Amino acid sequence: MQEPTFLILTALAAQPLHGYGVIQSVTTLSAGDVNLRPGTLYGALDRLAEQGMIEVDREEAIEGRLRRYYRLSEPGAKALQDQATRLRRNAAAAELQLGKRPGFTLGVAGA
Amino acid sequence: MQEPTFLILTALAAQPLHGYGVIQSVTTLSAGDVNLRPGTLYGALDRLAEQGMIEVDREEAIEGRLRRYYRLSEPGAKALQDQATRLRRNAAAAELQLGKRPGFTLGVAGA
DNA sequence: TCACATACTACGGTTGACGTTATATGGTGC
DNA sequence: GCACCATATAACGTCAACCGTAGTATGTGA
Repeated sequence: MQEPTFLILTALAAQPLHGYGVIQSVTTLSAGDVNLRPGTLYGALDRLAEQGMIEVDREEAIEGRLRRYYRLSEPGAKALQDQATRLRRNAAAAELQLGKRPGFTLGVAGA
Repeated sequence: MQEPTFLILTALAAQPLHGYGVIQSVTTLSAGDVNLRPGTLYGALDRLAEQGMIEVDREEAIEGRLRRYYRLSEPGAKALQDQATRLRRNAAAAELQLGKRPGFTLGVAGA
């Protein structure tokens, strides 16, 4: 699972959102680092729905504009939790290995 | 950066390794979850070298078999550290959002 | 009326990982 | 001597996923 997909699931974890809401939520969650494009978002949404990770919560027609709300499914919540654990483990492994590095400085002291 | 690439950089952080050594190290680091195939490994190694993330440390000819050792470069170490931080942040965000989830259980208690 | 924000759809391109197969050598078993 | 396995790298082709761009549609503000 890649970062955009992970953040889309994260955005949907707290409450159902429509596509545009997901884009805004992901921007906030990632502190502005990740700006989803429509191509990325709707492609991922279709894929995740097909995989059963998310479900259509409801559709609202507002002034001719369709708003489709998605919600995280149980399998999706499980997958997100698993992936978060995996990310944590990988981050910890990398930092541990970097600490063993010969000439390790991390921009401090001796540099 | 995807998981295989991240783990390859992690494997090379502590000490220089040759291709086969990277495969074994990544298997260990990921607790057996990630088993690199030759196609993934050498493709990634070539790409990372081209990007300046890793460098050829030395080449040893052992009984006609070439062993090419790679080492993490300074930019590679920086990128790995940055990515580890990012992974941590994303994992934390996901867990925070999951905690806000209506009907949240995480396999405990009320379930 | 023009620009902008909201909201979704559609299309094409590129990256990167994946699986498989091929190459080469040395050791082990028969 | 030959098959098989482990080590070690290379070279294919394929596919998933992300990315950018453009297009459609409506309401609001200058």
